[in-house]
Amino acid sequence: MDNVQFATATHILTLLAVTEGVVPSAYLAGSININPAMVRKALSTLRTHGLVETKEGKGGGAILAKPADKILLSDVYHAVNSTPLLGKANRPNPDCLVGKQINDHLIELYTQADNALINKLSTITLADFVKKFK
Amino acid sequence: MDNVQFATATHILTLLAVTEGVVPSAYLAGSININPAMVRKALSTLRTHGLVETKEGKGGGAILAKPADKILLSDVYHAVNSTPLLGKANRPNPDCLVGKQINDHLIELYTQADNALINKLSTITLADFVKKFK
DNA sequence: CCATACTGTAACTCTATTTATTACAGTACA
DNA sequence: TGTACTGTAATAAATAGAGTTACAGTATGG
Repeated sequence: MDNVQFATATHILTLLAVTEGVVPSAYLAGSININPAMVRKALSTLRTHGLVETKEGKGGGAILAKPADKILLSDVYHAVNSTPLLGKANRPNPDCLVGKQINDHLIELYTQADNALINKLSTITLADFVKKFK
Repeated sequence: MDNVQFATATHILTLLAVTEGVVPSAYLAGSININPAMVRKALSTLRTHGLVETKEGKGGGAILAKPADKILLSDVYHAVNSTPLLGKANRPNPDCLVGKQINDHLIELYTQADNALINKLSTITLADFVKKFK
């Protein structure tokens, strides 16, 4: 992953946490300074992971699916990210003793490293994050 | 970051750890299955971080700058990576209360998450990693 | 002192990924 | 029924990363 989706998702959730009622994508897009269609793509991901609910039609928009203190930042991470951050590998030479084994060992390592990061994110709730805004 | 540099660097260091003497970039490139010029770019980075030494001219190549049990995987990470993995952000609207503050809060969060990952990597030496190869 | 075998690095191209944009059908409300 | 939304597909633009080529510079050995 080398994308802005975690930032976008966190921004959306923060706005939803501090705003009453249902919020349209155009409003969220204005704060994040991106296109409303991008916001709706992000909301689609967050919805499938149970973090927001959306409502179609006039007066529609998004709202948190549960209280901000029940949403962990690791939930946000999992919503936008399915592979370890340190996840890229080469296609090494299978005729080399090291080359033929290294990807298995790297995957194991990447998983350990990713879990350390996820564990840290799981100690912070959206509510904790939102508290920083004054 | 979304690149293969950590994998390349770790592969190079593993090969150097299991090989006697100075190893030319063409040999390393053969195991990793990449271009020798890419290997030399990677070696250049590792050299400036004190992890390898290189020798020019005929019979030249690379060698570990210190024993494998003195090289931490976090050293490798630092060599190839200067910004947090979760590091990307938008350019939010400065006229919005959330938008104008969020990047500062995200940077703080990214740093914490990155440190958790680095701490994990700092518990593993190159020697530990190399032991997995049979 | 010259042929050889390397490194170091710049310039460039190619490719993959991510982001942005546009468009429009579908839906809900008043 | 008009209006204000969502959902999503298609596509374009931008960016970053990887790969390639080229060649000057350097060390070694005969």
